[in-house]
Amino acid sequence: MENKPTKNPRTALDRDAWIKGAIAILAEHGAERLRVEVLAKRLGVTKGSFYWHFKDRRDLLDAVLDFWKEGRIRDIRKQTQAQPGGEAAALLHTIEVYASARNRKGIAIEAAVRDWARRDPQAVAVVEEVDAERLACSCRLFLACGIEEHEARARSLLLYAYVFGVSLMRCGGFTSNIESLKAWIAERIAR
Amino acid sequence: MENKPTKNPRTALDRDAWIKGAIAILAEHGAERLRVEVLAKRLGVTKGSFYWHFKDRRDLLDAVLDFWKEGRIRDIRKQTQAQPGGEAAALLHTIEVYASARNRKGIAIEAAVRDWARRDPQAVAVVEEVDAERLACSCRLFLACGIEEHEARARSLLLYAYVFGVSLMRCGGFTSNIESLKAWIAERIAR
DNA sequence: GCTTTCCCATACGCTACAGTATGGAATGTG
DNA sequence: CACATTCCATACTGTAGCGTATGGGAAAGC
Repeated sequence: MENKPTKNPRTALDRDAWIKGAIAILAEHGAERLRVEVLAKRLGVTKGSFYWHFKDRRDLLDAVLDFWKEGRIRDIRKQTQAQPGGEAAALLHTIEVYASARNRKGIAIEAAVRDWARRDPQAVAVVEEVDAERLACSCRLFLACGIEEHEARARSLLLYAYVFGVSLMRCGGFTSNIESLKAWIAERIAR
Repeated sequence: MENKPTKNPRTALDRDAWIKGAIAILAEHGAERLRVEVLAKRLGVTKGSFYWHFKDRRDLLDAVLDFWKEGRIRDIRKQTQAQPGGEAAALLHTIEVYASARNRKGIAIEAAVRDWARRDPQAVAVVEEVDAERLACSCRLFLACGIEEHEARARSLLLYAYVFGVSLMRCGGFTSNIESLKAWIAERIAR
């Protein structure tokens, strides 16, 4: 009966370990199927442990949302920082990073949180904060490129909407080389 | 105890009524929380009825997917049909229709199915078929406008990805008049 | 009128989970 | 060493939901 899914048989779990495990399940199965007993089993403990670290399931969900929000805001600020004169390149870089098929887990989490936000007010608030920050960051780059306010806002919205749209699509059979299409699109959005 | 959620106290339900009720729940709560007992209660019957019309829950889910697929393919063909010379207008019309905030339920269903497809192979297949048809329809319009093959494909992808992206976003606080931004974007994509 | 078929209700067993209550082992602290 | 604190296991209650078994009423066919 010495069944231990985790590597270290006896390391005290902290709140962070639970949150990270929760995000893994979130990415795989969505918020709806993020259950404390399942998570506990994956971490190699029972839910007796869970209810020591968290008040209830909702407490975990809120912690997950907060963790995700902080990470996303940190990331978009890092990705969009540019030297003076390098703003156009930074824009293409941002599109590249966010629209690429790599970082599959990040996209899965993003999609799960966004679907989650269709029913949960807390998730809505978090998604709105992240969206606002991302739009502001990319808008700042467009403005630095000399594009006037209204167009900069429109391009930001287009950039952001496009990036999330492709991440949700199943366009496998559409074309042989999708990368050249994405390159064309990135140019269309950024220039 | 004469509690009847439905209007007609005794009309025999057929498979279609169950499917439409299921889609309503799908739009509100997602595929994960589409449960036969809940659906039965909403239709004013018990699950004894359900298991007469359907083999099991999976049978209903497959029927829902098929129903949705047929409707979406019919819709995109209708929206993208154009008189010779009217293809550019048809493109703007398509963007208008699919990116608008109206038809909230349609967007909710779309989002639910797309999230569903992240875990269910059957849903993946259906989404891929619908995506392929939509891309083909809009691509046809771009080609009719005299745009060459590669660019037409790229614009189709951009159009489609953008339209779904905005439907997922929470950009309430981003700008005062989002409609003028969307108009600019539509021009950018179509022309 | 009797039987068959259609459509649904009732009742049951079973699994998955949320949350609580309580005990217990390990570790630090006086 | 005595004791408190930390972290987790076990056991329990209660609910939601799937699928099945079975019966029953209404309408249609004969």
